[in-house]
Amino acid sequence: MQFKAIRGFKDILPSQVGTWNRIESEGKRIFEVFGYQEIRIPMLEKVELFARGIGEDTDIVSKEMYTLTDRKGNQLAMRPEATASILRAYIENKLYEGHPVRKLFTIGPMFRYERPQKGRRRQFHQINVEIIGDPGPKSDSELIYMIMYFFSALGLHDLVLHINSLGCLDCRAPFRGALKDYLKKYGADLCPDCQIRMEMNPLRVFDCKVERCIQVIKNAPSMLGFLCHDCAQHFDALKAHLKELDVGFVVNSHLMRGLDYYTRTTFEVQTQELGAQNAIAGGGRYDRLMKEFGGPDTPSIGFAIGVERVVELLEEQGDWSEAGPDLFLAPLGKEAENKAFIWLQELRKAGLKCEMEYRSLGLKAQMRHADRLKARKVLIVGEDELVKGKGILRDMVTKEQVEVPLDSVVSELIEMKERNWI
RNA sequence: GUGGGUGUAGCUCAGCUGGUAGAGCACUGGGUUGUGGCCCCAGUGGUCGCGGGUUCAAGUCCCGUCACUCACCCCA
Repeated sequence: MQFKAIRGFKDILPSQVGTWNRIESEGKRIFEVFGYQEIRIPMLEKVELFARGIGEDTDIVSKEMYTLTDRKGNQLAMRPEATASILRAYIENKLYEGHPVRKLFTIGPMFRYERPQKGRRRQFHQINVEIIGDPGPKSDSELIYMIMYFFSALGLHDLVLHINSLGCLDCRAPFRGALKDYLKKYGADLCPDCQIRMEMNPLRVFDCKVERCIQVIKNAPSMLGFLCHDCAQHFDALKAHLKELDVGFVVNSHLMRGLDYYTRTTFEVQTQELGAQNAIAGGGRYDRLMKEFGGPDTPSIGFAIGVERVVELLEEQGDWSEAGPDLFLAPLGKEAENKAFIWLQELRKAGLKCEMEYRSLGLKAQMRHADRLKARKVLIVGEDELVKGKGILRDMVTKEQVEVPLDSVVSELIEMKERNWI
């Protein structure tokens, strides 16, 4: 019986962890500079929280949540996203007290029961960033500016920022009606999925991939034409700010969001290099959600970055190798092996990154290992050296070899490290 | 949930119309009695995803099943 990870759950292997750490630490650094504080939220919440937040009718809630019943009979769910929990924590802990505006971020795994494919796992990781308490549009611009800066700091290129406005309740309802009327005229031309969408959630027809539907939707009414005065002003100001900040973007009136809670500004950062899952980050404004959750009426905006997708992009767009050990110990013979083993641990304790092969190998094999590990120096200690009381320290790049007295070898090497000779 | 592709060594893959399981990389040893990368030689390593069927004979053909993968759906 061989155990395997369950479908859609992946190990993050040592060769990838460097990339993960770089993304996380760079993110934390930048977010803190911009005034965001980290918050850590639970992996499990009551099902009801997500049902209310994301929307009962969304696929995420209706068929993609990992749910369970605890011993008291509570219906719980592994979080499929982070925003609902962050708002819950914000309200529960009264984070609004004394802070009219809160800027928060969190990093962690999310869970959705979907069929896995490129860029899509059942357990995946998001970096979530939220500005709670400011109506924008400066906050909208700041958030977008920061995310684009973050991606460029990571060295990503060829990204396209799409922005759109979904309006508020006042302007979306008339738009919905107009869109529905328009779609009805072409009802028979639409794909079967869209015929259903037309009734349930007509906005979804916008991101259908069937050619017939794309043609129909080309001349459909645009949300942007239905924005009320305030929403239009908000969107115009956002575009103006982005231009002033020199952030490139395309207005994409077809950009919709899957979660029900979005209002006004929405955006997505897309790439062409990841197949069908082309969004590496997406987000938008959710001005009504806080009130929906029973908190103070607080406008907010946030986004989520798909970490796996960023990792994949970084791996495709360039690789770099990690630094090797400072020192490789190459003993020959039992006595030298035992001494080297002690030195190895003492040197490590002193902060030298060093390695040794515990199998008794020939010098040639040990040198090969040192080379593969990209060790800077190798300490060779065989029977001759034990007799002389002096080991050989070889520089793997210059091939220079010097003698090191063995009775004080550890302190000698530490000193060399301090003088940056190793 | 639906559809396509793929499962052979640690990794990447070859294996034609059925006939004794292969290569490169990696690993170990040797060529150099104790000095890495390049080269040469040798060696270790496989229930050919799993189960059944056809056949004298199945990695190869048939059926089933599982897994991976890509796409739809959905979404970061």
